[in-house]
Amino acid sequence: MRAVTMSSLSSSSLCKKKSLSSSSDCDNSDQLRRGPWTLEEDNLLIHYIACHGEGRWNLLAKRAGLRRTGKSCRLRWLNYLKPDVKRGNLSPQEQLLILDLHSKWGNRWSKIAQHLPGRTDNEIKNYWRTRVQKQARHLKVDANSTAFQDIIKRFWIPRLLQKIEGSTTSSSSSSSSTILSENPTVVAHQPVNYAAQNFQYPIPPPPPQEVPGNHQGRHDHNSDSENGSNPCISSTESINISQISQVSEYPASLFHGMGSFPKDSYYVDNMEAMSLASLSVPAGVVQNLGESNWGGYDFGDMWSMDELMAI
DNA sequence: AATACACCCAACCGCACGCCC
DNA sequence: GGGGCGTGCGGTTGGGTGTAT
Repeated sequence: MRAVTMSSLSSSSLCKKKSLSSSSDCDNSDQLRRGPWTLEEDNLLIHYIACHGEGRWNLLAKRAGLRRTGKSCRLRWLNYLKPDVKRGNLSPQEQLLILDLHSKWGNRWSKIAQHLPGRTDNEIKNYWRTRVQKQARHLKVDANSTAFQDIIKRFWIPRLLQKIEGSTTSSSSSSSSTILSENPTVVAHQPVNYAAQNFQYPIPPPPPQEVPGNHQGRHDHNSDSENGSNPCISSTESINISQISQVSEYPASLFHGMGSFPKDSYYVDNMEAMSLASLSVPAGVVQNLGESNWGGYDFGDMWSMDELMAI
């Protein structure tokens, strides 16, 4: 748990953050504490909330004996300590939902987070900034531009769909029945004709090499194993499917991460439709993306998105 | 092995809004 | 109306850590 790591920090390090602009913060023990939370503080907060509940954060901070602002307590609780906070990498389903909802609502992180149970607005915001915006920087486009939106829709989302499909086909036979029976929110769905829904994200060619389950270069100290979840399927298990189908244009069954997948019905194999001339992408990016075929684009770069996205 | 660089994300900030007195 | 308080949101920062040189 990261809190343990943080709590191992020396108290002096707690004073190093820029936010500790007032040097007296550390000189006067009566002043409010800032910086990383210690294990003791976490325990105080958890115990107090367990006994008295949330709310009235300033009062809570005082009564719990925490020398923290109410704001800080609230943030710590909501983003880290709350029992239903989900940790670990975002699943492809969750990433897909984020991309989709962000295209609808923009930087309304809390609103987006409402549709990803267990995920906080902070986490989603961080995901967007570190993964999505990074990819935009690589392509030298503005992450909020229509050009990048196009790239997301035509490259990134299909890649996610492919990942989801991969996980569903590999897990459907063995685990779907288990998951379905275990999760009341995952109900039986009628097969959906995705083509009829004008679902036309093309699936790009497969990456040159794939190392299943090891796309992340760095060690994830919030690994899924830590909370006992399967990185492929469980992160969205608790998502209310009907809710998702209301907010997302994607078929609800995608968010099961399992179940039978009408592979060819949603996949429109239409490379002509991918004519880059139809993209509202700047010339420089178009050059990157290639003019005549998928290979024209540096898919080495694009597939490195797997690492960026940790899918 | 040492150093530099890049990345991630917890925690901060300022601001806005709603409610109550 | 307006001041105070609590809460929520989006943007930003910087320490810790992984990776490259």
